[in-house]
Amino acid sequence: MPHAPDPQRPRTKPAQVRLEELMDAAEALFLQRGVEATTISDIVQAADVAKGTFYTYFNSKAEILHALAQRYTTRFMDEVEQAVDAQPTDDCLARLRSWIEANIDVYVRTHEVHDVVYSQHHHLGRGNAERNAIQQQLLQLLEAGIAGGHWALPAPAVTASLIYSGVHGATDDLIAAPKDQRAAFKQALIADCLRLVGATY
Amino acid sequence: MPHAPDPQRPRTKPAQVRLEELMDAAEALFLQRGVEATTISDIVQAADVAKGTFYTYFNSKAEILHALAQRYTTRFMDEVEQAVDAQPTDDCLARLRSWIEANIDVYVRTHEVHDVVYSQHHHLGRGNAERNAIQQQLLQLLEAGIAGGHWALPAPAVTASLIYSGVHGATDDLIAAPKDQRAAFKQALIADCLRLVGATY
Amino acid sequence: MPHAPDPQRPRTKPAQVRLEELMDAAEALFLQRGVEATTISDIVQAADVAKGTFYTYFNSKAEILHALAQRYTTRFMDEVEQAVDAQPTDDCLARLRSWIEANIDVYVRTHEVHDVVYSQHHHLGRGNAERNAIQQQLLQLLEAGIAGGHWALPAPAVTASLIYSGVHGATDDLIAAPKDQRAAFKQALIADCLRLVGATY
Amino acid sequence: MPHAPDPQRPRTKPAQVRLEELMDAAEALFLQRGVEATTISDIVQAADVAKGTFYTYFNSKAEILHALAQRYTTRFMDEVEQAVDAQPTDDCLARLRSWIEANIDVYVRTHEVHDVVYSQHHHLGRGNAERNAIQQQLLQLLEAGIAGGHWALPAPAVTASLIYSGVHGATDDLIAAPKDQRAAFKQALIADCLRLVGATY
DNA sequence: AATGAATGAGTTTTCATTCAT
DNA sequence: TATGAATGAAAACTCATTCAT
Repeated sequence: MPHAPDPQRPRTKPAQVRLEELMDAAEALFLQRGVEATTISDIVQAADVAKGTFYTYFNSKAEILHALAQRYTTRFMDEVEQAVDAQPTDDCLARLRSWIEANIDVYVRTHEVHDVVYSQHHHLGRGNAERNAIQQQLLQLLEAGIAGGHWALPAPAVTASLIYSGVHGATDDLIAAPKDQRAAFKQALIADCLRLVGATY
Repeated sequence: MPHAPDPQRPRTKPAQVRLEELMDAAEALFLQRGVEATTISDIVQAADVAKGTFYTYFNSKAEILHALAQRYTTRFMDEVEQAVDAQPTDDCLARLRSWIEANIDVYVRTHEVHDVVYSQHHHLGRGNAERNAIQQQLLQLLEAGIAGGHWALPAPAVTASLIYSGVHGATDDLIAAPKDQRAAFKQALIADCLRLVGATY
Repeated sequence: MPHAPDPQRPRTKPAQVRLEELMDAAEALFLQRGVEATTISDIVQAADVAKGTFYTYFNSKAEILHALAQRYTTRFMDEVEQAVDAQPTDDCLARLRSWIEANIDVYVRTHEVHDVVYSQHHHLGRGNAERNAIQQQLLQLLEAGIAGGHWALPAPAVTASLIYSGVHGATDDLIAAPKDQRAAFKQALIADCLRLVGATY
Repeated sequence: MPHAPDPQRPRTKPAQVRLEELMDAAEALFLQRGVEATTISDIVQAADVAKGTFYTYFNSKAEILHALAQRYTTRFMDEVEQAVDAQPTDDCLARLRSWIEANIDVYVRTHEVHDVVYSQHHHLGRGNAERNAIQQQLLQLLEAGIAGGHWALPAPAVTASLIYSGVHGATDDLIAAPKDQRAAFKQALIADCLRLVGATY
């Protein structure tokens, strides 16, 4: 039978705060040493709570990982959306370019976290919510361009899929490239995408 | 509880056969229940050998997974290469088209295995051998077309990266699409890629 | 994940009511899923009180189980006593028969609860209070019959023990018997007991 | 990942021996400190094997307990059967008396083990195999006596149930009785049972 | 080359109990 | 009285790996 806990200060915090602290601690550890290698014990120690407290908020490591994935995607989309919305509503080309550029930039900056939080997805991308949501953003931009007569696309959904996957995959290569070649790589990537869309510029 | 040993002896087989049997058993189990959830015990049971025998052929689960990945990529590349080589050496466009089409087809047919054997790559694509090798095939096709004057590309390596990732990612969407729309999806995908290259056809 | 607290206040109830609600909730859960498998959390949730409230009324799970056992036995004995007292004070045979019959009937009706509340007694019967008290009831009936010259018994305490255990054990078999044979089983059981006592009837 | 085990002697033993050693160790500990209080760690330590070895033979504490219960019953029945078979085949009364006496004696000697191995049965006796098998022994003796004209019983199965439960329950009281009264208690118990059967002696 | 009983460190998970509010 | 977030000791169970046969 459990014994008396230590007579420390009141350790209660608002649930939202505790949740964030646990998630931050977990993300940092997953990043440092990998998901597999990180134990619940590591997480609670880093978050300075008791073992059981973890289970008040999450039922397993998989669950906190899922929460991190959702958080990652939400933040990712918000950033991209902001970049797009910084462009004039009617400048379809600029908006598309911003979407591509933001995808590259944010992904370059956050890819480690991305890898971690999506490492456990057995079906690497197929049908996951992140992908769908961001691809949807892109599809709307493509369709706006078509509606506005800026370009024509026989199958915009296919093109959106191609660009989304292509940009992210190519960005993986960009990240692996020598530092001094990255800017050129990025510009070439953007140019290829715009050429694909047939945007006149 | 341990069971009575059956007196089935001798159980020796050629090393190559045993190796294949172990790999086949492992691949099937990884496919069914996932890599994580599959234990060495499961594998040896399915392959009908003793625990220790596994370690005669592989040093760890990671090692057999790596062997499976290599086998997958070799088979994948062979198939694509065959499709490309079925086209005339000088018909760059037909060869490129064949490369794209074979990538889609083979990937559709084998994507489950692909997911499994590459599920453990924390850096989902960055720098892995499969990707590099297949992308290299494509890059050579693109460069052949440039050399032959069939198209011009400012940064062929970037375009190869974009097409490779784009095709595979879009194929994930193709797989998720309703059956009756797949043919159209595939044609649109090929057309987009060729347009990107600026191939006149 | 913790939920928002509902602003339902005040939740105070008379102590006796809370106590009963907790005991009823616990008994129902113990019955459904077993004592071991039922947690304090389950109980307080079913009783719609907070964790801490449980400890205002009981010091442990063992304590509430003990309270349930006492409640069970009190109710059991009261019912048997009522049945016996419905017979004329001087009709020893009728009183004995009523005791046996009531023991069977009440036990058939309540055996699930009996199993639950006495499941933790490592010494299944030896020396527990329930048994002693009910056996004492029987012993008094047997001795009254001896005193009244209705039957003779060389060792009434042994006979009381034999009848008590025999009736309860045999009733377990009665419960397991097909429904349509239960009435006959019960009559045969009563007849055997009366024959054992040597009651002329 | 697990590390190299210590380079101790070969610790392999015939499965049957290991099984018995584990069961003996478990039974001793269950007896000493109770089932609940005994951990798998305790058992393997007492049996001088590694944690994992336990799980080679049993899947849980419940499973070893079940094995112990079976072993107990087998041994119990064997002893009773031997005692009965020591009597002439045609002396029904002596055989019945031997059955009763052996039940009392063996139970007195082994009741602690009995309590332990059957402590977890939620339905204390109803339908469990031990009870059924031993009761069946008794029923056959009763029916042999009827067939041989030694006694008459309106419902032998009910009487068998009553005697079985009665003897075991009363023996619990016998055990609780002062030492110097046990012999008399036992004789009275046997006499009561024989009287119940109507055996002339 | 093949066997399979044995290993044991390591991880997850549970849940009775407390106490500041 | 009542609350419920936090506690943390304790236990079950896993499974990759070894090695004498």
